[in-house]
This record gives sequence, C-alpha cells and structure tokens, in this order.
Amino acid sequence: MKIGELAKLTGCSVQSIRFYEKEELISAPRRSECNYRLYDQKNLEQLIFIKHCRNLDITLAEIKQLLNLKQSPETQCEDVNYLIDEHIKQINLRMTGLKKLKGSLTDLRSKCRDNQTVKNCGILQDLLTKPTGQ
Amino acid sequence: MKIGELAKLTGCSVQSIRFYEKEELISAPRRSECNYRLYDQKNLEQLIFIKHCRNLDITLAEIKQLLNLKQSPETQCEDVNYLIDEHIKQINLRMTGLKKLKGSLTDLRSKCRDNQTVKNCGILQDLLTKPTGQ
DNA sequence: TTAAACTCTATAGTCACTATAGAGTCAATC
DNA sequence: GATTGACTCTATAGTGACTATAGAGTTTAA
Repeated sequence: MKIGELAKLTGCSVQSIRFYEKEELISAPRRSECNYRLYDQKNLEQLIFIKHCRNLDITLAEIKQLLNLKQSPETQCEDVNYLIDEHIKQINLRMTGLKKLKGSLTDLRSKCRDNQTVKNCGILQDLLTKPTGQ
Repeated sequence: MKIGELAKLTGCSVQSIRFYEKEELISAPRRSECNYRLYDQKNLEQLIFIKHCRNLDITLAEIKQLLNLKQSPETQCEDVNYLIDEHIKQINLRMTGLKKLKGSLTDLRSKCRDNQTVKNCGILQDLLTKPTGQ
C-alpha cells in the first residue's frame, strides 16, 4: 500500500510517517518504479505499535528503546515495566503541578469583577506585585 | 543594574531576558559604554510581571496582549478576565486528558508481572495489538 | 485531455527557551 | 603589570514531535 493508505489505517499523518522513517523508528520501505513508498503488513504493524505508544505520550526515544527490546525476545522485560512506571510517575507530577496552577489562576481570577477598567483590574495589579505561588 | 543582577532578582535566566528583549516583551534598555545592558527599576517591574505570568503558564503571545492592555488604563478589562478564564478551561481539559492517560497506562502496566521475558511481556503484546483508549 | 488527488524532496516554522562558540570587559589577586 | 575568573556581548544551532509550504512529478477518473 502507498503512504496515504497507511496513514489512514494508522491515524498518523503522511508527514509524520516520513518523519518516523527519517528518525529510524520504522525501516525504509521498498519503492515503486516512480519512487513511491510501498508498505506491507509488517510495516503496518510496526507503525501501529508506534501509534499506540504515542497515544500514551511515550517519547520517540523511548519507543526506540522498546523497539530495540523487542529485538531480543529472550531478555528480561523489566526495562519495559520500569519505563511505564516512570511515565505514571511523570503524569502524577504533572497533575499535581496543574492542580496548583489551577488554584493560583482561580485565586487570581477572583481578584477582578467584570466591568472594571484596566487601571482598576485586580488581576493586572496582582500580576505586577504578587508572586504567584509557584 | 546589569543583566546578571536582573536575572537573579527575577529568577529569569540571562538568556531568556535577552530573548524577551528580542521578542519585544521588554523594551531595549540603555547601554553602558562597553555595550552592556543597564536596567532600572521600571525594567525590573516589567520583567517581574512577565515572570509572574510565565509561572502561570501564560504564553508570551498572551503576555504581549496583557502588556498592550496595560497601556490603555481606561479601557474595560474584560479581555484580561477572558484570558484567565480560558486558561482555567485549558487546564481542566489537560487534567481530564491526563487522568485518562494514567488510566490507560495503569491498565497497561497490569498486563505484565515482573521477571518475564520480552517475548512474553504482556505490555509489549498489548502495544502491538490493542488500541489504547485514546 | 484535463483536473483532482496523490506522491516526492527539501526547507522553514512552531514554542520558549537552552547551549555553544568566540570575543570583549571588569575586579581581584599575585 | 599579569593573570585569573566571572561577567558581558552577538550570532547560531538545538530541543521535541511534528506541521506547513514550495515546487515538481504521477496516477486516476471523468
């Protein structure tokens, strides 16, 4: 199949498929006479794997690690588990940060009622003078 | 004061102060004989404002808007309120997304016990075959 | 035959910085 | 007076994971 069909099947954009190839996450496929990329079932599976990982916000560098690991089916998979555990930790950190941020913004928002002039806007005044708790 | 002192006082890096100048978020300060940037109290206040905004994840483009608004003290400040409200909405969206993501990752993680081989790793198998819920 | 839809490569842009190179300046110490 | 270390300057490239664009060639359908 050509790149457009692969894109549709996987939900990746055509550009990002070419980008993954350049970054060596997927192997360069064979080409047609006029130099079009031609993909087979195996290419499709590989890209689906990558897409699933990206849906989970796993970075391209980490996906490369996982792909390498898959090359050695007899080794222990503790690195895989570790990688996922670390991601869950990162998400927890990010959520804590966002909660704080939301608190600060909500607090800030409460400093101004509607129908004020800029001069009297409590939000702008707060931003000038007060640290924001971060 | 020179740029290093301003950096210390505001918690910005020297490079990002120069970057803000290039992006026209702060006005170009006067220079010493040997071309060093020299800042005064007003510059300090301006940068503190920017720093507070950045702590709240307000983008540079939005900070520019706010700075423009501050130039017109008699106009209504509804745009300020709207901007903050939108940010709170964005954070809510992001938190919802992260919660889902965490669910998916936790689910995925449960597919593998420790001390498996890569070949039998339930995580890698899931990543190959199953969509991840996003 | 002509138009739309697809493909190709190469390059620049996104965001908010960070890092680096190579050069000049200043203050303190030997 | 010389040297060292800390500071400053400009200009450029890199980050991550793409997206967008230009300019060219190819395929398919009407």
